[in-house]
Formats: sequence, C-alpha cells, structure tokens
Amino acid sequence: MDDQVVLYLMPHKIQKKRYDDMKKAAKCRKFTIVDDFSPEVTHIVTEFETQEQAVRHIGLNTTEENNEQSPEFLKISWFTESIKARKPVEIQDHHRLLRNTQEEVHVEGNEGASEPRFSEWACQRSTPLKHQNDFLATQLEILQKYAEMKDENHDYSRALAFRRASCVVKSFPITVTNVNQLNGINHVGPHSKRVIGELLDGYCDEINRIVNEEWFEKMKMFTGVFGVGPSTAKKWIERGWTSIKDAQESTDISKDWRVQWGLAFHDDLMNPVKSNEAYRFTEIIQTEAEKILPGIVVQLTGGFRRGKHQGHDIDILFTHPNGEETGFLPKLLTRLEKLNMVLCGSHESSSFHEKVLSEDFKLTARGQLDHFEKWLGICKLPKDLVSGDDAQIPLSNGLEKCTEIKENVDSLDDYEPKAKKQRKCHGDNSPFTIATSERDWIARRVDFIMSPYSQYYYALVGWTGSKQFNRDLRLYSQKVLNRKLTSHGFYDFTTGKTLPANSETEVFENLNLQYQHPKNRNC
DNA sequence: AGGCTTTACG
DNA sequence: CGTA
DNA sequence: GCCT
Repeated sequence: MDDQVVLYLMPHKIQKKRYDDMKKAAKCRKFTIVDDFSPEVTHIVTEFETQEQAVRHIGLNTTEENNEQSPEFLKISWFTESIKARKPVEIQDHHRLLRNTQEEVHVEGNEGASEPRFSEWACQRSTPLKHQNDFLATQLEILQKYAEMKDENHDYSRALAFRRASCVVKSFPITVTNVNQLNGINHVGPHSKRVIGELLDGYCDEINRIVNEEWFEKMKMFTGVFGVGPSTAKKWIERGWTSIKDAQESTDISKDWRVQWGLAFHDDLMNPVKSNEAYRFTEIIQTEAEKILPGIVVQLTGGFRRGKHQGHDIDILFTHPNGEETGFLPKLLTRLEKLNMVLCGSHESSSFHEKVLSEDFKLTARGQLDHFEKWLGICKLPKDLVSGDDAQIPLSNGLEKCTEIKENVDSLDDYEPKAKKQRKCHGDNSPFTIATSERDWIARRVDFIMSPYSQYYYALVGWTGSKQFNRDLRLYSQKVLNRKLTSHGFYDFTTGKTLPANSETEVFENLNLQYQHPKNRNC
C-alpha cells in the first residue's frame, strides 16, 4: 500500500524555503516524492483551494488520459499529518480539495453575500483612473516620491510601502472619511494610517514639511529632465543650481545625449502629451509601418492605453504574426528621418531569445538575436497635430498635414544630397540652437518596441503598465505561482518552460487572475 | 530577519 | 547611472 | 513601511 504512493507537492502558493523544507521532510521519511507531475503520481498535495485551480497549474491536461486511476488532490493538512505519522495517513474527506461546482463565489467567513473580499494584490483589484480617494492617494505618493529621492539606506522600499498604501485607497470602493475604514486592509500600516488620519483632520505635519522643503522642489525639477536621475539631480543641487536655466547655461555638463537634448527641449518635454496627439501620431506610424512591413501590428501602449488623457511620452509596440520583424525598426527610423520627424534617439537591441532561457548558452551572432529591439528617442511632431486641445478637431486635420509632409519628403527622396544635408543640419547645430530656432513642431519623447509574436501579449501587458501593476503582477507570479513573469513571457521554474499566450486574456488566465481591463490597471 | 519586479542596454 |  |  505505502509503496504505491507517489507524491507530487505543487510548489505554487508556497514560499520557496518552506517548499524545500517540506520536500526534505518527505524524503527523510522515505516518501516517494517527485519534482514534476507525471502520470505515476497518485497523491497531489497543494495549497490551491480547488481541484480545478490545481489542475490548471499542473499544465498538462492530465484529466483526459488516466480516468481509471486519477490521482488524489489533497490539502497540506494531509501532508503534515502524514509527515508526523511518518507514513501516508488514510485520506479523509476533509483532506480533499474542494470541487468547483460553480466558478468562484465561495464566501469565506465574509459578511454579506456578493461583496468580493478586498484583495491584498493590486493586480487582483480594479484600479481605475478616476477613483474615490484622489486626495489621499496624491498625498501618500508625496511620501513615496520623497522616500525614493532620499534613498538613504533602504528608503526605496519604504517608498514602495507608501505606494502600496496609495494603491489601496485608489481601488477602495468608497471615499475614506475615517481611518478605521481601512482596518484589516493589507499594506496600510501604522505610519500610513497616522498620515491618513491627520489628513482627514485637515493637517499633516510630515507632508507639510516635505512640500515646503526646497530640496524636494529642486529634486522634482531636476529629475524631471530626461536623462537626469536622483544621483545627477543631487550633484546639481550641490553645485548650488536652483533652476533648469542654471543647468542649461553650464558649460560643464554630461555629454549623455539624453541630458543634452533633455535640457535643450525641457519646455517641450514638460508640456504633457495629450491623448489625441498620441492617437494621431500612432496613426501616422501605422501608415508608415504598413508600407515597410505589411501585416505589422501597431499598438499604442503605456498610460494612453490605460485611458489616461495625458502622459510624458508615447509608447508604441510592434509585432508581426509571421515573424518577419527583423530589421523593421531601423527601416522605420530611416523613413521617419526622411519625413523630418526625428530629433534624436538611440537603438537598443536585445540579446533576449527564448533559447537563452531554455538552453544555457549565449549566441554571439548579433543577427540571430536582434528579435527584440527598442528605440528610445525624441520625435518632432507638427504643432497643428498637437494643438488639438479641443477633442472635436477632426482627425483628418492631423492626417492631411502628415500627408503633406510625406509628399514633400517623397519628392526629396530623389535628391540624396538634400536629404543628407537635412540630417547633417542637426549634427552641426547644437540641441540648444535647434530648440530656440523658429519651428512648427514640438519635441516629444517616443519609445518604439518590437516584440516577437510569440512574446507579444506578455510584452503588451508589460508595456501597458502601470509600473506598479507590473510590479504587483510579477511579485504575485513569483510568490503565489512560483513562476517568473516578464515582458518576454511566463516562465515555470519547475518545468523550465514558458507558457504561450495568444491574447491578453490568456495572460491573465495563465496567471489564474481575473482579467483586468487596461483602464483598471492604474495602480 | 528578510524581502520588496524586472534586468539588459548604452 | 538612467531608462524601459 | 509593511508583510511573512
């Protein structure tokens, strides 16, 4: 009897250390325990609550093949009792997992009926752009930013804690009027509670002091420059600089192209990109992209995909269903340069390839690896394409203008020298000269990302964000599922394989999460 | 006490 | 270090 | 800072 027991302990929802200890304990007691699921397995032990959840995460559809001797699905309690008894104990009903007769809706010690419990994971909650606690969220994020900027010792992690508290109030279903409404909610601890309480009373000294701190103002200002992070900002403050102008007038400044252009076009780049502008730019890109590579998928991502009305840059993700993506981005950039829409930027290739994950060797042949590329830069967008502060401006306005530009440049195509001259023009003139010259365009931060089709939906989730939503998704994936989520895929440590996804919905299904619409990922 | 997303590129 |  |  005993030797017929083949144990499979599912790693999901178990912390790695505890999981290893449990396996060790089983081996010590001479249990037959396997690392991966296989048809010989007779006893599956898991932290999942229902058999259906467990089956989903075993991956293979095992249920079909061995009806005759289907394995037992057991709770951890059976495992611990068996460890204590030093032999597999008799299986009783309370050891078995629940069966999902109907999806979800098992109210667990929660009052009321349908009110879903407030999840500890932000990726399991809906976090809309417009929510019930704008003021509190904004204030908590001041504490977050301040901690991030100080970053003495481990302030970066304290910053995270404030951000999580902010995310809680952002997805809280009602306006918080009393701190006690947050009792028992994860991620809102004593410090955040104290702050919220004071804010509700009308005065919070801690926040008041921060917003009145000159250092904080300067840090916000300097880190607002493209290419300038906390470290550079601190150096500038130490030099006694108090305005962007001080940095612009300095002769001793970083030669990093981002800082150079970021300073020169600071005014343009501080001017928020409006959603209409982003949509129109995407259409232009779509038109050009299709000429270069028919069938290409062009997707506006970032905050605009989450329904934001303004943002600081435009993120566009590309893919091609037939895997013909190699070399596309350079061609697109050449085309945009001819259209006189490129100010500056840099290509970034990636060594990432599925083979790097599954096999343990690095390809050195660049051409083989350039499947996933990025371009980060600054584009020139016609001002009248931008000026649509009125949402009712017909789309054709922008597109006509675009066509006009294209025609002009098409005629230039035959005049190689002229085209070269144009490009050189930017090389000869300093960013500052260009910025102050008469011009009918505005500088915009733009990211282009090319993803292989096999990774596309993971890239889509990753590039749609928000940043906090991604952090939470990935942490959830690691802690709950023992799997690694990136914008390249969803990787199972135990099997060494990535799970494919053919839609954004499938990404969430793979994660065993309720689908969240992009507009509800504004954590 | 240890962990906090991801992790390569320029 | 800064960016994504 | 907050959670495990």
